[in-house]
Amino acid sequence: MGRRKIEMEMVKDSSTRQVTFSKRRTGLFKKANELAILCGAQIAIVAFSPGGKPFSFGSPSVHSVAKSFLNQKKKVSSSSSSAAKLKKLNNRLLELQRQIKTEKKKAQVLEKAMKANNILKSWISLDGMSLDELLKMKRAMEDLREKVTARAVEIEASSSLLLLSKKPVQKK
Amino acid sequence: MGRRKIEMEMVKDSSTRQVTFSKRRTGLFKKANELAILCGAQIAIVAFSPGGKPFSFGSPSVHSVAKSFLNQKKKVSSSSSSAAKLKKLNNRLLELQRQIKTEKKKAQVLEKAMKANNILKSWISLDGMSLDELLKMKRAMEDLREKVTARAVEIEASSSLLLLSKKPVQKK
DNA sequence: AACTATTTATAAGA
DNA sequence: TTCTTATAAATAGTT
Repeated sequence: MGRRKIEMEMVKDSSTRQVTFSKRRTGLFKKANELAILCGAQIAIVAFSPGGKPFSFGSPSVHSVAKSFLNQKKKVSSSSSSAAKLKKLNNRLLELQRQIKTEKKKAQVLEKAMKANNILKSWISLDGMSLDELLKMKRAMEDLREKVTARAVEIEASSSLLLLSKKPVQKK
Repeated sequence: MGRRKIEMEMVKDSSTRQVTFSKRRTGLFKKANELAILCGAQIAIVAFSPGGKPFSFGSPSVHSVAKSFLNQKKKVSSSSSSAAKLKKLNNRLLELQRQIKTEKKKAQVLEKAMKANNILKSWISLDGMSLDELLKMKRAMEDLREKVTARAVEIEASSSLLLLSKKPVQKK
């Protein structure tokens, strides 16, 4: 669908292949999204790039679709009980987070976010992050947590950032 | 892509919706097949029609791709058993609840800081964080990033931004 | 990351 | 459902 028709065979040039994968993956996910919206269908896609990096699309989520699919295939799942518990616990976790959020709203916005330079930098460029990068980030944040715990100033900074995330940008 | 452009919303007429699903599912699977061939990629798709019927595409197979995906997930998850993970998560949640109660009673400034810290902890220190949870976190943080970015101007106004200005904010 | 010349996908219609 | 066709959309090669 471009300047030329291409043969249906593996693109030889590695670099071109990567570009093709990237473009077509985007197109595929877009098509999947449209199908989900237009038809109210549940769709999940998992794809590994030629380099082995995982990409996924899910509507409403890969997990939920996979679950439906597995239920279709076999009625009995040894992990369904565990899965249910996990879901329940996860819901509770989210609920707790909401509680914390609510509590936070009572607090005044602190104006010292700028000191959280490291936090900002790591939070500001999260697009297109791979799982490996997520893991790195997790470790980085664990380190960060220790520092935040140890230092009041940084705690304030993170607090401010978190508040920032909860308050819509205000127009003046 | 036909006689007329259509709105991106659920097709109202049930019959038309079924036809659309059928046509677009064919197209989606074809695209997936091309992507797999052109780029040597592994791809799996599972889709449920509006009527709830399951369709799948896999290259080389849904099963093999799912396996790869779960292996990725395994890397991300802790190596402990499901039961152990559940216990750990549960303990974590109970602990969070206790912390929330405690924090509520503390002085205002300390309270603010500690609650922010709790949120951080809940995000980053769950040993058995699942892939879904990581992805949720990623989304949450992407959202956060947008908001933080949106207030970049305000932040810039502050002298404390000197640190940030040393390195330009990454776009992606 | 953009830009187009082409190829493909597909919405309606039969 | 299947085929046809006018048009919208995707994308291969290019810059």
